[in-house]
Amino acid sequence: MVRSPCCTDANLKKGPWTPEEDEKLRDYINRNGHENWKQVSKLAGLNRCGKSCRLRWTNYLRPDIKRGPFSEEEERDIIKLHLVLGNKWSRIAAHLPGRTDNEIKNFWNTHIRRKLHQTYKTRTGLNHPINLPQLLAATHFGVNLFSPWNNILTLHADVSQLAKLQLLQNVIQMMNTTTLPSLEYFTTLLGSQGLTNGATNFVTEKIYPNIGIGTLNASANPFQNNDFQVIPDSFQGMLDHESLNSLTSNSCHPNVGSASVHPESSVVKQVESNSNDLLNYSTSSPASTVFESLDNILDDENGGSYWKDILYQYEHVPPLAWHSSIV
DNA sequence: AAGGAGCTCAACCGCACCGTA
DNA sequence: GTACGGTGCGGTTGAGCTCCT
Repeated sequence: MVRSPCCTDANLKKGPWTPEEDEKLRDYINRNGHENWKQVSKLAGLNRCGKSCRLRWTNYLRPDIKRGPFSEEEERDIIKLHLVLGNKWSRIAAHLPGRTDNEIKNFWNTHIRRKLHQTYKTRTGLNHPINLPQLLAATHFGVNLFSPWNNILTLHADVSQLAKLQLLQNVIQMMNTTTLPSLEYFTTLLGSQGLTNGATNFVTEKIYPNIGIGTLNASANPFQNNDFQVIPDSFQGMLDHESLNSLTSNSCHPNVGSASVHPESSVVKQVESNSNDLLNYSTSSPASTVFESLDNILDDENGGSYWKDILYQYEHVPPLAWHSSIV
């Protein structure tokens, strides 16, 4: 279905809001609320589209917005939440009272991302682009989840912790997304990681048929964001032995090959259930609760065995060696 | 002091989802 | 079942600001 754009009227004003417009909008909403943004715009006497009014209110005029720089505690919370939720800014914002999704997104892109890259560069001397999980491994996960900027010299100390979080995040992302990556995208990406001969066949015959059953029934695309180009790792637990062997035999990726769990197995169901639990926590709880639940999941007897199977290879591959084989 | 480069962040765009007629 | 409007969300843009040479 093709949707018409919401604001087609060329006469509607765009661009920065004036103090007078702010006052009109604030007054109207304080008196009447905002059930219908189109009506708000009209009845408040604003020559703006409803969408613009909603954005101005939620990101700027709302009385409970906390302005000013982010505290160190907020920064740590954002980093931790981003590891679990990915670029789900509105859900991250739900854990930070007074902060908007837009504000957090900007803060991440301007401050945190650059800080991570700078730290990585200082440690490794490398200056080329790197994907985020590797960046985190090289900068703060080698240390302590709750002190990201301290003691960065202990680089390899907690790689398994990173791997756990990364894998969990991939599962969550798969379950949250509904857009299937294009075949071309998939093939190119696999090719870039060493899958040259037979990459297309592998994708069409093995991966696509596996999307749509078991854990991946929502369709999977954790890979649109270039930060998360770890396809084999993300899928290995979801593939049967035959598919996994096919991937292993065609790939130079060192982390592929030791773990194999059928998508319909009880272990995968357990992981699915655990991930749903985490999602539920994520939508309504403070950051501390989210991370407490994450710890519980990773320590869980049943789900834990799944992670242990898959984590074995992470724990035996130093992050920088892994990095150099992909980039 | 000037001006170019880099950075910030408010605002926009386009897509997806959901409820309703 | 389908079309459509409203809303929410993530990604992107660009004006204005700051810093650097």
